[in-house]
Amino acid sequence: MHNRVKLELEEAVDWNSMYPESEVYSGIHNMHTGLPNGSFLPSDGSMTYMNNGVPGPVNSIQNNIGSLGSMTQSMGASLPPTAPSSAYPVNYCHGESGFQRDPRTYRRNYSHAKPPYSYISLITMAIKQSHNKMMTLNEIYQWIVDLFPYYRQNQQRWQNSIRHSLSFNDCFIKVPRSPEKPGKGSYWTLHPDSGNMFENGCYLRRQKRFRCEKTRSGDGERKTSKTVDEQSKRLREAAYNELSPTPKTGVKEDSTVPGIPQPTSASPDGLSPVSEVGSSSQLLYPLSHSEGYLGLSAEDAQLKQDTLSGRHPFSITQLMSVEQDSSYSSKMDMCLTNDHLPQYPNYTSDYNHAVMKNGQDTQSSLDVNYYANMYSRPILSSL
DNA sequence: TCTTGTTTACAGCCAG
DNA sequence: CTGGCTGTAAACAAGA
Repeated sequence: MHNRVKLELEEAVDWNSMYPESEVYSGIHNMHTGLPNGSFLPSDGSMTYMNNGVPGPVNSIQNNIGSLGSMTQSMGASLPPTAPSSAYPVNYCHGESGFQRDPRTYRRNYSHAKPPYSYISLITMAIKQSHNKMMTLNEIYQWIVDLFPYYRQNQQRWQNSIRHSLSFNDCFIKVPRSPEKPGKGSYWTLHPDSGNMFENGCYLRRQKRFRCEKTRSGDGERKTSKTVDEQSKRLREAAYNELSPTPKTGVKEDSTVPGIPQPTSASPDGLSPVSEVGSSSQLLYPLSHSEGYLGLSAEDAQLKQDTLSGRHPFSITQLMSVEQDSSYSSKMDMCLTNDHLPQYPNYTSDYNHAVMKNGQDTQSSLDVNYYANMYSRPILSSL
């Protein structure tokens, strides 16, 4: 997967026919949905990703997160009316979902197109959105499956790739389970210094591969357990120590590990200022393609301005910064426990399900306090 | 037995 | 053209 949209559709797509000029992204927000006009969201709630190069789930992330508050303002959009909670979760994409499509607006369902994200991107997104900024392999699987129907098929194939990516890439760190939380598989988190992998806003392909120096040997590529450098070793030990009240033998309890930035924030809650998050533009599509995305005319200067400034609604900066809002989880909790749960029949996706499910799973499977802030600060601040 | 994790190999694509 | 990144397949080991 590279700086292009890799579409794996069953049939060729005439993109031109899919996007009337009137729907070409203008950078002007749709005031009803809070999404850009160009998001081409069908009004029937069918899956939308690929229509604009941005996965529907991410649109829904946008919606979902935006509905939580802080996104709203930046989007300059009103929120859809609250729908009854029975609308959740909505299987946004499957033909068998029972959705009654409006023939006037129905164009095509891209639910099973391959998302334009590399596995590394998916893993990164999954981990970043997780409550504790780390996930087990299975949770990553589940997050992906919940979000992208495409991955409900050929699971052996892509899951192997996921495992390969986790092991192969330095940006992912395996964190052993604590003795108090036995189970299968370790947790995976992001290397504290890996935050700029998707700098310049491309979640399709990293600008530069994150590499942990000294980790490489031989062909200079492989991350091998035999050649794990001291830093990585310490990283893991430190992570373990943060996870476990009983430090690993031989590891100093208060070890200040090189490579693991220590909290420096003077914030009352100990969290780093979120503002750092927005320091770089993180888009979900490549601006490097001057001709636009998917053949669309994306030369709109305003769009670029917005995206580069982090104001673009699809900007990862936006998406992540809101998630990282310290109030986010509490808002999510609120959403889970009252009728204010944002339900948008037209836009609800499995993301809602995924996030909440994940949140619930995470909260149930992890001691939130126990794992609190594990790596989150350095990761977030480096985004 | 199944899942998880590591490693090797190779092919395709893209940027420089 | 070359090197880097990514996706895929496969073999293998270890652990639950």
